[in-house]
Amino acid sequence: MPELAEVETVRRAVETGFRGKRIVTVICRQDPIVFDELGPRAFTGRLRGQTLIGTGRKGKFFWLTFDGGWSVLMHLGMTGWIEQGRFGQMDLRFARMQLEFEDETWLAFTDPRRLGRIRLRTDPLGEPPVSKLGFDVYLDDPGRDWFAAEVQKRKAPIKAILLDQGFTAGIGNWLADEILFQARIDPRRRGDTLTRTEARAIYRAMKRIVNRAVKLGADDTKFPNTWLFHHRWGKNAEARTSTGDPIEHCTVGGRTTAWVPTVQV
DNA sequence: CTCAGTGTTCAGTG
DNA sequence: TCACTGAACACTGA
Repeated sequence: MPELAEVETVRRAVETGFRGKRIVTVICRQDPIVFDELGPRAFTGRLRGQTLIGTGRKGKFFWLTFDGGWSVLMHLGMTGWIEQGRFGQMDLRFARMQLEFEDETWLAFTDPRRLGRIRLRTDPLGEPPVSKLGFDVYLDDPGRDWFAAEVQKRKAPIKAILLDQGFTAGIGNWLADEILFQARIDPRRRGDTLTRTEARAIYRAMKRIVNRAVKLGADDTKFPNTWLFHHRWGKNAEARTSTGDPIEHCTVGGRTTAWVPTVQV
């Protein structure tokens, strides 16, 4: 479930597990979609022998920076993930790229559905696509009043606004639903119908939920039982929250949306 | 066999 | 030009 908190957790795992290590082998699947027009060969040539000196993230993008000046920029799409292990123990079925390090450990980008992307950049934060992202609520604090004013300028449903990566980078489908549930706002409400108080409540819920999810290492089994998260999946008509309120499903902003009519107005 | 799905992009519309 | 919507992309697993 790679949204902001999951991606941050993956980035940290790579940072602690691989920083300072040198790549000995780069293995890339021939795949012009996951890679770009440069193709996998560009990666192999530029990364072999390089040492990982740092990592970064904004929204759902994260990157690994090497001492030769190149960064590998990744987006996990819907089903992408990072796996790590030691030589001799790997299931390669969905691996698109594997980096093998001199201490006989490896790191792999896996993605069954191929909606993930891997790119090479020299300045990942300053170049598209990352430069086009809006604020990241874990890294930036533009302020609740600025947030409220921006929301009130827009006519789209508030859920679609939260999913707009050019506005709130890193918010995905489950986070958007959780934020609106906890802020008690109907996901279909247009931005320009929200009061300043309501918009501020959304901002507060967004910060609280993202901070908590990151602190828990995005381990959803540790999310509080009061969160909608645990009860929202499967679109079944019997679904209820921890307080017994019925959960409805509809489509907002082109995405399946779970919400609670007795709580959200 | 059919279809939903935690992602982004882009063509089309008003 | 801007804001917004919905289809396309691609594939697995229920």
